[in-house]
Formats: sequence, structure tokens, C-alpha cells
Amino acid sequence: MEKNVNTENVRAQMRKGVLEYCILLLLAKEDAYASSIITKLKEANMIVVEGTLYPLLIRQKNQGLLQYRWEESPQGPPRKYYAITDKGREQLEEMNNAWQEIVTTIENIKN
Amino acid sequence: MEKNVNTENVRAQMRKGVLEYCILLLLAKEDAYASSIITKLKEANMIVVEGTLYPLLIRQKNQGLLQYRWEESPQGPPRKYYAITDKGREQLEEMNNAWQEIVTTIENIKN
DNA sequence: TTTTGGTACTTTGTCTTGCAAGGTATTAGT
DNA sequence: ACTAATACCTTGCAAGACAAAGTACCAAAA
Repeated sequence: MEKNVNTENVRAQMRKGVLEYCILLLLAKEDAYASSIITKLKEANMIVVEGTLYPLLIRQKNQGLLQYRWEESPQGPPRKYYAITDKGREQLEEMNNAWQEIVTTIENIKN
Repeated sequence: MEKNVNTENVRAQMRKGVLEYCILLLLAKEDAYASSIITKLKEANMIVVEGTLYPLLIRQKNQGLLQYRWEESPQGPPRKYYAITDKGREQLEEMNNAWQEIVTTIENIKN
């Protein structure tokens, strides 16, 4: 169905730009490792794939927004648990403001 | 001020992905030419520059979402007035849905 | 009639980012 | 050993945002 493909494109397009925001939102609530983040976002209708998420987490870590620790897994290889830093929380506040502003802006344009 | 630079980055990041949506929203209300679109978006706090907008308009036109006509200007060179097409309005509806879904998703993640 | 200033459209090159696809590593059960 | 499940990482491509520089048109002043 062409329409569904198109619909997915539209949604994918809009998801870009709020992905980093979503990661910080999730990690502000609790530490998590990459695979679990993917699962959580998928549950929330915000689809992300590994090839997107891993580089993104590394970028945010390099910016000092996140830090990580290794933890044993009950099954399989150890997990890299990411946690938000103080700087990450500051950034998150910025993003909360930015997001609110965008939502308002769209409403204004719609009238 | 480092904070302002950062703030701008955050906002710029989020604006991506909703830009096309904003263009269609504006053009659904009335035809407009590029420079006036830039002005309108700036008034709505959605900053765009020429190097972003022109290729975007061309892309949307090539997708059949927009069409254009030339019109004399009271002063200066003629203006390329863009108008939304039927296909563009369909796409706009998709985008309205997509936008609403994203807003809801973010709310869900926030709890 | 050349120059200047304002308006408008376009292109080029760089950088960032999303993602498909493929790869590596660890553990437990067979 | 082999397999399956889990988890992390990298590579290469493509799309898009933007700064910067370029082109073109018009009218009024010099």
C-alpha cells in the first residue's frame, strides 16, 4: 500500500529531532541499556533501530549528558547501563522548553 | 553565552522534521512566495534560512505537493508564488495525524 | 546612463544524522 | 563443539540543514 509507506515516511520524518529528547526523557526516569531503550520506545510508538541508537548514545555520552556502567546480565553478555548526568538534566530542561515552544508554535501557525 | 548557543542548537534540532509540515500548514491558508514564508515563520518563532527553504520548496513541488506561478512584484524581481495542491492537502492531513501522534507519544513517555 | 540599494531566487560545499546491513562478543543449554 | 539468544558496535550510503556566495531584476538617485 503506497499510502502506508507514505504515512511511515511522514512519521519517521517527524520523529527525527525529538529522538534525543526521548532518550533523555527515558533515562531521566531510570537507567537503561540500549536494547531496553529500543523496546521502550517501540512500545511508545517511537521506533528506533540499533544503527541509530548506538551512535546517538555515544554522542550524548561524549557530550557529557550521559554516563554508563557495565552490569552483568542474567542471560547473555553484560549490559551497558546508561544514566543521565547533571549536565544531561540541564539539557533535558532546555529540551522541555524547546519542545513546549515548538508545540505552541505549531498551534499558532494552525491558528 | 554558551547556554544560548546550546539552546539554539536544541531548538534547531527539534525544528527539523516539522519544517515541511509548517510549510504546508502555511500554504494551506494562502499562497506565498519564499521570502514571505521566511518572514512568517520567523514571526512564529520557527526560523528558517534561504538555503534551507528553497531546496525544500523545490522538493515539495517535485513531489507534487506544491505548484507555483510567477507574479509581478510592486518592487524588484517577480515572485514565485507557491500554492498547495490536492496531493499536498492529502499529505497535510497525514502530517496532522503524525504530529498529533508524536505529541501524544511524548506525553506518554513523560507520563 | 551608470550606480546603488532593495528584493528575490538559486547553487555549492560541508556537516550531521538516520538507517540498513553486516560484524563481534558473551552466555547457557544441548 | 554447536546453537540460540542476547547485546553491543561499525561501515557506507543518503537525505537534509545551513552558511556563504552567486545571479538576476527593478527603480530611483547620481
